[in-house]
Amino acid sequence: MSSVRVRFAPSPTGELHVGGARTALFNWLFARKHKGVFILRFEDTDIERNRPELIEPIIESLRWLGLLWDEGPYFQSQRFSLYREWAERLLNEGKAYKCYCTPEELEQKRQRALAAKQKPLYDRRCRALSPQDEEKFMREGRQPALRLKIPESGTIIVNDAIRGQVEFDLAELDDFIILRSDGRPTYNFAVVVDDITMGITHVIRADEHLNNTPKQMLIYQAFGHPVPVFAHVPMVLAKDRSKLSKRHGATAVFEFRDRGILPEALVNYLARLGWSYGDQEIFSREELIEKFSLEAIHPSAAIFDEEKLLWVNQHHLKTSDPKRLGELVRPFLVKLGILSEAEAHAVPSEKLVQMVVLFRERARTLAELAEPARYLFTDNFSHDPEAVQKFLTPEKIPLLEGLAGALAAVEPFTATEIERATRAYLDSQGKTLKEIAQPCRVALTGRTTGAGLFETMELIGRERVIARLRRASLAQQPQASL
RNA sequence: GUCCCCAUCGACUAGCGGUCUAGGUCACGGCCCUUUCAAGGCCGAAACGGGGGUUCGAAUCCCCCUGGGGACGCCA
Repeated sequence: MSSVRVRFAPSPTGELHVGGARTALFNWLFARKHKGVFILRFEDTDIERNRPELIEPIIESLRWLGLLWDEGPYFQSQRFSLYREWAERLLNEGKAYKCYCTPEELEQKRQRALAAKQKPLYDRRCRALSPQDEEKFMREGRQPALRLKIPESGTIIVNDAIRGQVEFDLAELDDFIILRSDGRPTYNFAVVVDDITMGITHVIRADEHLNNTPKQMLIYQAFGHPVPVFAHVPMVLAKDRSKLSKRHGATAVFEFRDRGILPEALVNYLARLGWSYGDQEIFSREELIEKFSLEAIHPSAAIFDEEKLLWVNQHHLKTSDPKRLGELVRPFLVKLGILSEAEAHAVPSEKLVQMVVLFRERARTLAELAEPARYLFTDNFSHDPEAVQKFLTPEKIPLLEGLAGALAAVEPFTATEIERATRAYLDSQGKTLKEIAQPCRVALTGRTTGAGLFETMELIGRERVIARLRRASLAQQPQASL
């Protein structure tokens, strides 16, 4: 069995978005599954649109997702001489020819064809240029581009692992340019030269390239090289079924990272988007590798659903190591303006672990998980006026103050002991927990929702609990804050 | 305009000719649990785009239509 070699080949014209990330993921999974090689290659032949500053973020996104490559990154911009060499080979063998038409002339014809509702195809006028014509063009100082000489009729069949056989009529294609007049290769040519020289066995890429495939196959044919296996994965669409773009909100991998999505959750969700394994929804990285197959990729485009991502994220939040989550939450303490850099750094990791364990079931993101820190680790939080209005009623205040007294003596100040003392105090007052739980919660946290009351108290700590209970009445006043 | 791809609940999907009164998951609604919110459990509403064939039998195979998407550059 020849070993599998696949590649992810982004062009640095934008951030890595979820669609690209999924393509990378499928390549990576396929490589891991077959103990093959995953190659990273930047397709940066377009000097004008290229943004070198985007290369690092793309790399960083892949690293964050855990999609590590085995080879590369390669840069097409550093391989221009190679493409030129390969193109000249084709020229010498008569499989390519020089075209002296100027971009302006071609663009004009193209527009005319489009206006006449015709398919714009090159008219092959330079295919049989006389030596005199050629000399004339050269005297004019025109630099020729190189075009591939393709058969004028017949069909070409793409054998796709996901879509089966797709037939293209060669009459739909033209002698396309492989080398620009300035000596740079065009996309289709560079891709094929790279895929051949890098020994790529499986080309797993987005659906939008299916139409390029016959062209690329013609280049393979010109070089007398067997074609790899093609697998065109469906697109990821936005809610309105259009191509995912900035106006649809979060699309970049980084945006999800910054909102507190776990990389394994994004990977899990992206894998399930267009791919499935029976009824299973939650997968670890290892399970994905084990169970992934190209054949199980659903052929139709899929809509990116943030709600489900959040659900998957919550699932991973619930099962991930609390220690790790604690450290992942730490930066959010600063980002959410809860603590200063120094304060966040000073929070003992045990405290963070306790918070994580206590709140992970009700958090869908790391950001949500960090939120309770506001009242757990600082006094800098506000009371929800509605909650105060509803629960911190005058008749509850003495009860809370009494409870504060009862808690002063609790030793150690743990959830179990706090509960014992609280219940004892309530018994003595002939009250039930239900009567005081919410008022107590509002006094302590400023809100009506949260984790178990006694665990929360333990985490807040004796001093603060007592102080907040004693000052519960102050929260009554408008704008009051403890 | 031409070419290509796609088509099951609102969303992701299972289904690969009979086991489908179409299953699971998210979201939605209800109930239970409960100190709140979650989580969890139970229940519910919700789909084979339309029309022709093929077949004893079609969500599954074929054709047409419709709808959606993509491509048609000296962009990638």
